[in-house]
Amino acid sequence: MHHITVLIMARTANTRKEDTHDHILEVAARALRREGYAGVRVADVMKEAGLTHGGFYAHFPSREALLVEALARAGSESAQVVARAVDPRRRKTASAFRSLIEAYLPDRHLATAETGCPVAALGSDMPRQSLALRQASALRVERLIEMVRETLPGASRSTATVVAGTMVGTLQLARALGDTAEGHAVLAAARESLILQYDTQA
Amino acid sequence: MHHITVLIMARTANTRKEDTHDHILEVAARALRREGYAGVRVADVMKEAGLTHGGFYAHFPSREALLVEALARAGSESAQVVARAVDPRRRKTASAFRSLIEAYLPDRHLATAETGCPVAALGSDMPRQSLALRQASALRVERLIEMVRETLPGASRSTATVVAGTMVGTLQLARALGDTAEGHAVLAAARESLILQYDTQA
DNA sequence: TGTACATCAGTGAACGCGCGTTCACTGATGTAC
DNA sequence: TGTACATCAGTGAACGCGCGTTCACTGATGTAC
Repeated sequence: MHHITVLIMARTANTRKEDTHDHILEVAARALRREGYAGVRVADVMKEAGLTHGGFYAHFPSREALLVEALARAGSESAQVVARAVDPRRRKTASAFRSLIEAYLPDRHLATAETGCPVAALGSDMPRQSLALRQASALRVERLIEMVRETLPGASRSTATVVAGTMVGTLQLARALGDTAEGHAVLAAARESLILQYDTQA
Repeated sequence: MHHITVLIMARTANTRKEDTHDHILEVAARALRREGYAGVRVADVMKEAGLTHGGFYAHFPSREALLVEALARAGSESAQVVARAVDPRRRKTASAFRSLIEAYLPDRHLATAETGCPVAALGSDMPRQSLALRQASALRVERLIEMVRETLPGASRSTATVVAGTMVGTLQLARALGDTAEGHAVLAAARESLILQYDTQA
């Protein structure tokens, strides 16, 4: 009993700093997708987290380390959102694949990448980053491909790869065209084409 | 006769500076695809062009103006390379679409984006740039879609858009996985899948 | 054709600003007795 | 329970470096006569 109490105390004692760390990471994971690798500034992230920049180095050894953690966080956040949409209890009659496509390519993600997939938000810049970031990036790409494959029963890895590429590429083209009729048309075309071609239930 | 000579003289007189301008642009168009928007440094570009950085502002009003021109240059260069591959005199028995895909997604472009398509090299960063750069970016996307459409007789704009998105996205995924078996597998899968699905001659 | 001058393209030092990083300090929270 | 001390999380000023931009200048090319 006494033992258990001590453990709980220890966890509670750590929590304050861990909460702050987590909050900084959360802010950075959004900033990373919104502003890109080059757009993430230590002082800005800390300010957005309600702190002053000096305290940053009590939480992360360097800006680079923040980026690595933020990318992982962004990836798992996005994966979680999509996983929820794909969950059978949530999607009801819609197929898993259709739910995936609609969760990944919603019109809402045209104007902002902040809460979407980091591979789509950062893809073209991934090869230019440090080794640690490239490794973390490759992991995000792998996970995206796996996630697509899980919604395509019997599909080869090749197929899942091409579908993932289409999702990432069309989202980028749409965003490059802006929040206009043209951009929305690209998104709609991508959703329709993917579902028509790959959704076994369609 | 005298008149003609004067005109030629005038053209020749301009040529030296114009040549330098053009050379800087050429270097910048490659640097832009290799290093990304944020990676293009005025001093580096000038050095690579064999000049000192101070002279830059005799050729361009600002770094931003260079980027706008360099993006246009990169786009037309890449379009020209692809157009050549698609030319009936060159491709012989291969279909236009197959030639396009093979020119756009060669294994050689996995390790370097320097001479490839700027949309693939910069796509995810396009929405984060200045208005002038976003406009220039949107133009590159439009041109890419048009170019794809020209090789797909009877295809809708929607179809061309999705194919362009797949080309851009798969190239980025491959590059993010690096110059490895995995990266090459992604490229090969994309080529095969696109040709199988869209090449009427296949 | 040759000489004096004007223009032009490029040089390189210097400036200013933004940003990552460091560090001495402060106020708040937790601990010992 | 209350008091004295230690630790911990965060503050904010300062440093140094990289990079875009400016500017007085130089050497080369072209022009006038």
